[in-house]
Amino acid sequence: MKLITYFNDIQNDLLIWFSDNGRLRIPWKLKSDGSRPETGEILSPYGIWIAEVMLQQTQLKVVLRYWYKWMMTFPNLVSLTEADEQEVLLVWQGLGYYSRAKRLHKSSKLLLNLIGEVNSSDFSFWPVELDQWMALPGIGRSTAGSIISSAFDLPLPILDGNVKRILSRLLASNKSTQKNTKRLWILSEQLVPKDNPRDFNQALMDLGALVCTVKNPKCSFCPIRNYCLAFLKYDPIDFPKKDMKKVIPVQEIGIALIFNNDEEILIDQRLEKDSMGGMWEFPGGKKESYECIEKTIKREIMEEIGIDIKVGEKLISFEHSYSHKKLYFTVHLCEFLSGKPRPLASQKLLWVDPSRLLEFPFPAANTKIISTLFKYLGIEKDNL
DNA sequence: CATCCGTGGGA
DNA sequence: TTCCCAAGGAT
Repeated sequence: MKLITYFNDIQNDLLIWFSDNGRLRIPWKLKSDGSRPETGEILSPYGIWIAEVMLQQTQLKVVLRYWYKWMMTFPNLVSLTEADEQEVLLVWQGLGYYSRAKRLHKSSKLLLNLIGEVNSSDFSFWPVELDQWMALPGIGRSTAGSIISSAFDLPLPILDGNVKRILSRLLASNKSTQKNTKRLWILSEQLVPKDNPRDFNQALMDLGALVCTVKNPKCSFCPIRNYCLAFLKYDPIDFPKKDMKKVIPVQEIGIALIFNNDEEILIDQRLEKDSMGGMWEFPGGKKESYECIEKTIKREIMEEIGIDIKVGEKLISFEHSYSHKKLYFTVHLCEFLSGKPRPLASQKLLWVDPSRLLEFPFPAANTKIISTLFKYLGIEKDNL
């Protein structure tokens, strides 16, 4: 079967399916009055840019609430360039992959330089070239294509997880080689129509999210199943090839909530070069097999902060999984005894009143601790 | 080319 | 409960 002769049919069938079944109410794909844009009409590149970066490896449902919060805090490009990185991280807190937020912030200044402050509120002054967007940190070809096709309705291909899965199944191709990826890019490029690329790309992604799913694909509802080699001759489940799952290490972590005589608590800011760099945390570290967790906490605080503490009662223990490791946290309330705190393994240390903790960006494992601490101290906060 | 980077939804 | 993994990009 020659797929090449069916491009028009695939485009038409997918667009018809989209108008009946697609996700049509995505806020950044609507005009400011909430209505759907006409073909070729320009939408806010700012809102779309933010959304597309948030959507990297992150589900639409999760992104929605973060996007609203972001747009309330940084409603336009200029407001983002004027923000402090800590404010940006605070809005991003809980969304994960924090380098995305830092790169957005850096990119905002590059974009403003390119567009100019006076012109930045006029969408027609924003870049429309693939290379201009890909030059920004954190923007690859797929995100760039998504931004340009969404904002300007220009025919650029995308190749995110959804499209990769759909096209792999169309071709019944399950090789995860560079050459094969190149092939999928070419197919995506051949498929995207000149006249309605915004809806077409969205239709592809919606098909991937709603019908052509990783598990239990609903092929009987698929508008293009008759062009799909995997459906016709094989089992769609087998495409694309899945990565082998790897064993992830498990570690025990001891955490100290250190209070001084003013009832302030000690927090540290992670090194910029480390993961989650710039985020704040409660100090602590990995347990050695020969020691109990109280000894771990006392030792780590001496090593990383240079002070002696008294390890008191346990506040909470819980587990927290990252994609590459699984951690068991044990958190103890501690008292500052002696020494001068120094940031030996962090970029900054700070004594803060517990009621001010929410002013700092913390990764998710630490917000669990804050939430428990607030209950323990009787502090009411509903925005955790 | 393989690995790293976070989190929460959902099966 | 446990596990997979999502609108990827940088190194």
